[in-house]
Amino acid sequence: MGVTKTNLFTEDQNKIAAFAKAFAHPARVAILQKLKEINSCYNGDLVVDLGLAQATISQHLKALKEVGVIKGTISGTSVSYCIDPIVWKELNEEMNSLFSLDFGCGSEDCC
Amino acid sequence: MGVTKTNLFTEDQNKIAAFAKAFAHPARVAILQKLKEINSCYNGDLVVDLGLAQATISQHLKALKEVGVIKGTISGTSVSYCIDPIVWKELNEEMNSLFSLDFGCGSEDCC
DNA sequence: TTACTTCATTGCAATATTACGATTAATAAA
DNA sequence: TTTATTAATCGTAATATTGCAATGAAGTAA
Repeated sequence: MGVTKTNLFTEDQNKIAAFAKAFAHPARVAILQKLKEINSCYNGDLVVDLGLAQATISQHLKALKEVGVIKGTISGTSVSYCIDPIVWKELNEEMNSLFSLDFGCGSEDCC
Repeated sequence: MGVTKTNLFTEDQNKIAAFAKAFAHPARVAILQKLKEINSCYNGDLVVDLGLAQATISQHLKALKEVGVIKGTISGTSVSYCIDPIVWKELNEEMNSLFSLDFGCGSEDCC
């Protein structure tokens, strides 16, 4: 059916999945890296930088905004984008909690 | 066109995106959490645990295997799954590198 | 006002993903 | 051998995603 059965999973699991989706496309990874790299608001030309059509990039930015990882403010003719520090931190913690625990399979009787 | 233009991006960006896809569905998050939780090989019944059809779960497991995060060995009637420690570590580092750097936007003249 | 610029939105087409029933393959148990 | 049992695969349907041209909206500059 192509539709995720969200109700089967915990809120946490759905949240992690939603966050992960933000990184699940190289263009969005590239955008986020750019925003981090410049270490502040971005005013450059993502269309030139990424090589995708303007409409496509706008769509990716929208997706990132919907997850909340980035925010943008209109300033005159152009829009400035930057990472939302609060959400970024939450994302970071969410990911850390996934990776934090040790796990086995170091034992030889395993897989 | 529904097809990602992989060639426009760096190998690293594509890799991160591929890894992120492993987490981009709550069922796969649930599976990975389960594998970590039990801290070794899994022989339980994911169908009962997750509430999805057997075919669907098999599909998710295949996806995870293709990324390399998990591995499975056939032992008699059933298959044991566990996280691949090597790939898991790589994944962890990849994610850390994304989140590691500080970024601005703390300044008030920003967004 | 009339361009011009820039980003968002709309409307498509192509492809990918999610889900499941049915089938198949492989082993274990009788 | 026959009969479970278990997981992978196939086929199909529904929905989501990706990408872009065209258009729209809102400002700037002339």
